[in-house]
Amino acid sequence: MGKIDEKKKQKQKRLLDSAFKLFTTKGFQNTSISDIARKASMAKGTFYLYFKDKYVIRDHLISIQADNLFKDAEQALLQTDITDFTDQIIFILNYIVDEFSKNKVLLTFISKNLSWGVFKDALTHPSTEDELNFQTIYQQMIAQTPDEFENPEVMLFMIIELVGGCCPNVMLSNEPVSIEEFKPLLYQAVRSIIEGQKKKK
Amino acid sequence: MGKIDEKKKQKQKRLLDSAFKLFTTKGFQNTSISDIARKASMAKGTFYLYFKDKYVIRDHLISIQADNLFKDAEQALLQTDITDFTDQIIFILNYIVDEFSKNKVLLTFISKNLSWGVFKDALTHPSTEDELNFQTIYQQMIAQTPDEFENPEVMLFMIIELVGGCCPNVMLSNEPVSIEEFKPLLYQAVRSIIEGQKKKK
Amino acid sequence: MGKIDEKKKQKQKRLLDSAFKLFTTKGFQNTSISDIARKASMAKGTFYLYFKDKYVIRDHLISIQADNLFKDAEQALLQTDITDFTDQIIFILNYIVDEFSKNKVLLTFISKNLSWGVFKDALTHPSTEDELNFQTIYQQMIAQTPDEFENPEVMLFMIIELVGGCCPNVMLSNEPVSIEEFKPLLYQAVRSIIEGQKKKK
Amino acid sequence: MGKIDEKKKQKQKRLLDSAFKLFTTKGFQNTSISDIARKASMAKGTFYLYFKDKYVIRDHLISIQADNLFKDAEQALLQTDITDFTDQIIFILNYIVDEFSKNKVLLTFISKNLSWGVFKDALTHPSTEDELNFQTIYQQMIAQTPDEFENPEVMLFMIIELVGGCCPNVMLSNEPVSIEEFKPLLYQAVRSIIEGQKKKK
DNA sequence: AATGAATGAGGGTTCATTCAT
DNA sequence: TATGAATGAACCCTCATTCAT
Repeated sequence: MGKIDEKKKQKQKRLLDSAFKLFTTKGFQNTSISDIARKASMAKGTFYLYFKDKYVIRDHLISIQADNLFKDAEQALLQTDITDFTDQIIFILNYIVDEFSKNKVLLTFISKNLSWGVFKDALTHPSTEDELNFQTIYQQMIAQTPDEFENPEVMLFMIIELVGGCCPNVMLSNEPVSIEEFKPLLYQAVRSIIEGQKKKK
Repeated sequence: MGKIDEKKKQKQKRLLDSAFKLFTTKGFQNTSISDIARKASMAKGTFYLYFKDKYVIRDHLISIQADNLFKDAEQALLQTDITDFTDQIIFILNYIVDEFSKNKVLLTFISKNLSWGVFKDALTHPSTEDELNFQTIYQQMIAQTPDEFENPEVMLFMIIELVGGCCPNVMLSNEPVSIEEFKPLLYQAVRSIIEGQKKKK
Repeated sequence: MGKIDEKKKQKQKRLLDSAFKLFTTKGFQNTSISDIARKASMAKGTFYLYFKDKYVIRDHLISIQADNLFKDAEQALLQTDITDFTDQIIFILNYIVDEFSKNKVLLTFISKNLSWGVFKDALTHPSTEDELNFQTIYQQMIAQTPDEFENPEVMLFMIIELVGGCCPNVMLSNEPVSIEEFKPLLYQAVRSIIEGQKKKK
Repeated sequence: MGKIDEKKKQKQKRLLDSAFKLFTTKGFQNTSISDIARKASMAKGTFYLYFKDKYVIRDHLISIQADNLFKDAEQALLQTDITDFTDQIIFILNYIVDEFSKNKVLLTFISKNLSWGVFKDALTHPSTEDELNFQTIYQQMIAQTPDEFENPEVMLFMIIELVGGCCPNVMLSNEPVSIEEFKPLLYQAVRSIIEGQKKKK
C-alpha cells in the first residue's frame, strides 16, 4: 500500500527534522536517541526501525543538505553564461558561502557535529542516489578548460579544505575579519592556487 | 613551600601524561576520568583537584604540544640563513609537517580529539605562559619583509587552515595522494597564496 | 478443508524448523521470536497464531525429538533377538547414546536449552500424540522378565537420571574421560543398579 | 581501616542475601541487577563495585552454599566411627540429602538457577579458599579402603550425577515416590554401583 | 489468516561527581 | 591533601506483544 509507505516516509522525516533541530541546538554528542524520539513524538524503539544509530541519521542529514546545496549551486551556474573555469569555481564557492551566510542553522549544524569530513564526502563522492555530484561536474569542467593542471583532484581537495576550513570560522566568529571582508581575499587565494597549479608549458 | 608546589606540579604532570597516552590510544570520548586517574596511580577524586574536567586537560595538553612544536620549528629556522619571507613560512610549515610525519602519535591525538580548532588557537593566540608564540614571530617576519600584504593576519589564517585541513587527511589516509607527492603541490599553493596577497603597487 | 489444515501444518513446521536451527546455533535465550519468524519467512505476528511463546515451541521441539529417538531405538531393538531384560535396557541406552554421539546437534540443542527435564518428561510421560512411549514399552519389558523389582518405575527413573546426567557432560567436555572409555563403566553401573534392585526371594 | 573493609563486607553480604532471596523466589533469569540492588537498598551502580554481573554473584552464592554444606557433612562424618568406604559415602550423601530436605530454599535456589553444573564444580573442584574439598577427602577415603576400583574418579562422577539428578526432582515433586521411600532405593543403587566398580581380582 | 509498524518497559552498563574519612 | 566508595542519572539497545490494516 502506498498509504503505509507514505506514513513511513513521514515518520522518517519527522525523525530527521527532530534530529536536525536537536543536533543544531544542543550539539551531536549531547543529543540522545531518546531526545530525538521524544521530539518526534514517538517511542524510543521506533527510532531503531528507521535508523541504526545516531551516526547514521547524522550522515543522512548531512548528505541531504550537501546534495541540495550542490544541486542549487549547479542550477544557478547554468543560469549564467560564465565559461571560464576559474570563474565557474569561484561562482560555485560563492554561491555556497552565501547560502551558508543566509542559512546559519545549516552551518551551525555541520559545525556542531564536527562533521566536515562527512560533508566533504557527500560533496565529493557519489551519493546514494545515482545523480550527478560535484566530483563529476568538476571533471567535466576540467575537461572543457584549455588549461592543464598538475593534479586537478588534489587542487579541488585543497580548495575545499581552504574554503571549508576558513568560512565556518569566519562566519561564526567574525574573526579574523567579517565574512564580507574575507570573501575577496579568499577568492583571490583560490584564484592564486588555481593559477599556480597550472602546468607550465 | 616550593617543595609542595613541586609535588603538585609532578602530580599534574602525571595526570597530563596519562591523559595523553589514553586520548591517543583510545580516543577522547572513550577515555574516562577514572581511566586517567587510574593510569596516573591516583584516586579519582584527586583528578578534580587539578583539572575541572576532561576538556580542560585536553586543551591544556594541546597547548603544550603546539607550543613545543612551534618552539622547535622556530629554533630550526634560526639555524638556517633563510631570509625570504615566503621561504621562511614554507620552512616552518615543512618542519611541522615533517614533525607530524615522524610523530604520528601527536597527529593521531589531535585528530582523534577532533580538536584542530584548539590546536590552531594555541598556535595563533598567546598561550598561558608569557612566551613568544607564532603570532608574534609572524608579525616580526612580516615587518622585515619589503613586501606589503592586503591583510597579513587573514593570510596566515588561510595558510593555516589550508595546511591544517589538508595534511592530517593526507597523512592519515594517503588520499588523494601520498604526503610526499602532496607536499610540493601544497607548497606551491602556499606560495601562490602569498604571492596573490601582495599589495599591487 | 484439509487443504487449509495442510497449509497450517506446513507453516507450523517451518516455524519449528527455524526455531530448532536457531536454538541450536545461538542458544535459546539469544533467540528472539523475531528471529524465528524471520528465518521462517513470516511476519512476527504470525508466530503468535501458532505458538504462545518461545517456551511452548521449545518444549514441542523436544517432544518431537525424544519421540523420534525412542521410536528408532525401539525399532532397532526389534531387529535383534535380545531377550534378557538388562541387555534390552543396555541396548536401548547404547542406541540413544550413539545417536547423540553421531548427532551432536541434537545434544547441543537439548544441552543449550538446559531442558533435560523436558526431554526426560517426553521420554517418560505420554506424549501429545496417542502413540506408544518408553514408559509403556518399559512396562511390557518388565512384565516379560522373570525377575521382580522393588520398584521398577523408580529404577527407570534412576537409570535415566544417571545416563542423562552423565552422558551430555562426557560427550561435550570429554571429562572425566572420553565417551568411549566411559561407556563400559556406565553400563556396568546400570547393570549393577538393575541387579541390586531385584527383589531378594 | 578495618572500619571501611567491614562496611564493604557488609554491603557485599547484603547484595548476596538479596540476590539469594530473589533468585530463589523469582528465578535467576527473571531477576535483574536492578532488583538485587533495590532489595539491598543500594544504587544500581553500586552492584558493579562488588560483582561483575549476575553470573558471578550466582556462582559465588553457590560456592558458599556448597562449601558450607560439605564442611558440615564432613564434620558430622568425623563424629561417627564409620570406617567402611561405602558406608562413608552413603553417610555423606544422606547428610546432604537430609540437609536439602530440611532446607528446601537452598534446593529451590539451585534448581531455579539451573546450576547443578556450578554446584557440582564447587563440590568437586578446589574452591577459592585453600581448604579441603570433597575431591581431596574422597581421594583420602579411596586410599584408605582395601578395595580397588576401575576408575574412582568416574565412579564419583556417576554417583554425584545420579544423586544430584534424582533428588531434586523427588524432593520438589514427590515423584515418582516420596523422598523417604526413595532414599533406600537410591542408596541401594549407590551400593550396587560401588560394588560393581570394584576391580575383580 | 497474515502482516509488520509501533510500542515502551526493561535490560545491562558507564561514569562524572560528591563527600565522609 | 588525598582518597575511593557510593551514587543515580543517563546511555544505548532489545524485544515480547499489540493492533490497525
